[in-house]
Amino acid sequence: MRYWLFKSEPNTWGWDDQVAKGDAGEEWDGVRNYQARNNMREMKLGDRGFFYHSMKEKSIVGVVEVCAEAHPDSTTDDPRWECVDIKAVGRMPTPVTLDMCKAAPRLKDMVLVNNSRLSVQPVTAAEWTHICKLGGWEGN
DNA sequence: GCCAACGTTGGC
DNA sequence: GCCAACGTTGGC
Repeated sequence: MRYWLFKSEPNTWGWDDQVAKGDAGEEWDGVRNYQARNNMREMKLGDRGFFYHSMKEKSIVGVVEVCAEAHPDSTTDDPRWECVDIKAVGRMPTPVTLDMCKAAPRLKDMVLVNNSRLSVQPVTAAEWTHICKLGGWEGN
């Protein structure tokens, strides 16, 4: 299984919106960036991801799971853009802030720390485990 | 709210 | 195919 990070501005699409969709999940649409799209094409059913709130909060607030692999983005007719569906798995007991990631030596190479503008990012297994520890996430 | 950084667009 | 200009993002 691989790990990812989905970034969103809470005013536009926040964790509560994601949770409200339940197990049906929701398209991660609106991505208009090739790198982010390529990452989504790599995703497989059951892959896990962090849900990150940008702007004011700047923290990882929950864990999501890929529930549909890449398909055309329904919000555009442009065939270049694809997206996956994700569903909420659970809220981070303790949100992991960007500052915490920057302060952790093991996370200094995270895409989130070095290329904060990429909206869909890969996360390594080591980073995943460490962030789960910081956030008090007991699941898998 | 500002501004730096990045990605994309379009003229040449 | 290069590169300047523009728009957007997101940390500060």
